[in-house]
Amino acid sequence: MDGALTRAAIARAARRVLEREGLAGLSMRRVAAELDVKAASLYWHVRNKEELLDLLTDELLTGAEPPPREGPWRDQFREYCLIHRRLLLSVRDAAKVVGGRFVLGPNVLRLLEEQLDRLREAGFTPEDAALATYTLSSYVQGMVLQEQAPLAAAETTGTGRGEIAAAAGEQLRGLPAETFPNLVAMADAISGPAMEARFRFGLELVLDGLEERLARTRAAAAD
Amino acid sequence: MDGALTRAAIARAARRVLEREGLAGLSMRRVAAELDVKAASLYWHVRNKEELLDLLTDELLTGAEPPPREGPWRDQFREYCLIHRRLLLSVRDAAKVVGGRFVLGPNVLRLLEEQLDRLREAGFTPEDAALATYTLSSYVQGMVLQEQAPLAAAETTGTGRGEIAAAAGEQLRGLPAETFPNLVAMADAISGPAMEARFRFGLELVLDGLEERLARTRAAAAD
DNA sequence: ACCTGAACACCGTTCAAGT
DNA sequence: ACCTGAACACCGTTCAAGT
Repeated sequence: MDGALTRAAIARAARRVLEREGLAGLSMRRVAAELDVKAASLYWHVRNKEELLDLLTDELLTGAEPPPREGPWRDQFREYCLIHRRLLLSVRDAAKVVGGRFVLGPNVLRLLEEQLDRLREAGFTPEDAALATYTLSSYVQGMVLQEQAPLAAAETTGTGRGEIAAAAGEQLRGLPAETFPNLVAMADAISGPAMEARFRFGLELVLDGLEERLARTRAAAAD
Repeated sequence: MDGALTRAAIARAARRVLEREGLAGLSMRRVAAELDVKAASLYWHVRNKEELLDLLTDELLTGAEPPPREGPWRDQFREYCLIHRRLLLSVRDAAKVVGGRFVLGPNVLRLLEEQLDRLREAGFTPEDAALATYTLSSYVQGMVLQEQAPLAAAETTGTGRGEIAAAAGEQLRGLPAETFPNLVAMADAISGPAMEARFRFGLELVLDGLEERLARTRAAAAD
C-alpha cells in the first residue's frame, strides 16, 4: 500500500521522519530516503519543502476525532481543545510545524465544519462562531508551542525536561529583589503550575467569555 | 559603538538580517557578514544558532513600552496585548522566531515583572496573576503566528497579501455544500473579519473571563 | 508520466592556526 | 582572548537524462 509515491504517502513519511528526528532533522533527503527514493523525485509531487510542510500539517490532524456530540456545548469545546492539545503534544515539534501555516486541508476543513455546526446549534451567530474557532485554535497552538519549547531546549542543552521548570524557578528566585520584587516573590506561583493546569486555566477563561457572549446574543434575540 | 563584537551587537545584527531577509534568510554566515566578520567568529560568543535565536527573541522585545499605569486594569491589559501584537507584526517572521522558544531574557523579565505587579494590584492572587500572563502571551503569540502565516505563504506563491483572504473565501464557497454546509454558508463570516477584529474578539473573551475570576476572588475574600 | 545523477549554491559547526 | 581559513557533512532545488 505504500508502494505508490503519492502526496499522501509523502505526508505520512514526513510524519514518521518528524517523530523520529524532530523538525531539525526533517529534510527532503530524509523524507525521500524513508520512501526508498531520491530527493529529486519528491519535486514531481510537491512544489518545494514549504508545500511538503503544508501536507504534513494536515496529516498531523489525521487522528483527530471530535468528542461525542452530547451535553452542554461548553463541555464539548473543552474536550475539543484538550484533544487538540494532546494530539499536538503527541508528535515531536508538531506545534512548530503547524504554527504559522495557513492550510485548508481535508482534516482542517472536516474539523472546522463540525465545530461551526455545534457552535451554531448552541446559538452563536455565524460571525461569533467563526471568531470563536479562531480564538480557540490560536490559544491551543500558542500554548502548546510554549509547552513544547522547554523540551526542545532540553534537547540542545542536554538537561532533562522536568529540571527545566525547576531551573526556571531557581533563576527567578535568584533575581535581584529590588528590581524584580514580584518575580522573586511569586517564583513558585510562576514556575509551579503544571502545563495542563496552565492550559486549562486560560481555556476556562475563553469559555467563560464565550458563555457571556452567548447570553448577550440570546438576550438581544429575545427583544 | 558597533565596533565591538558582543552578544548584544550580534542580536541587533540578527534583527536587521531578519527584517531584511526573513527567517529563511537568517543564517549564521549572513549575520556574521552584517558585522563584517566570519561565521566562525560568532561561535566564540554564542554556543550555536539556537542560542543566537534566543538572543534575537529577547532583542525583538526591545522597543516594548508598557502602557501608562492609569485607568482600569482591563484597559491596561488590552493595551498591553495590542502593543505586543503590533510589535511582533512590525518585524517579518517575528512570531515564528519567538514562538516555541523559552527565554528569560532581560526584556521578558522586565515586562513580566511589570504585568505581575499590575495584576496583583488589581486584586488577583499570585497564582491567577501568573496564569493570566501565560494565557495572554500564548494567545497573542498564537494569533500573530496565524496572522503572519498568509504573508509568508504569499511570499512563496507570489500572490498578494490581501488576495489570500479573498482566495480563502472563494475556496470555502466552492466546497461541496452537502459535506460542508456550514463552511459554504458561513464563508464570508469566516474569511471576512479583518485580522485586528479577530484579535480583539478573543482578547475581550479572555479579559471577560479574567474579570469574572477577579470578582469571584473578591467575593471569597469578603467572607 | 515519473524517477534519477549530477551539479549548484548554499548551510551549521569544528578546529587547528593565527594574532 | 578573540578571530580566521579551511574543511566536513550536510542542505534545498534544478535539470538534463533516462525509462
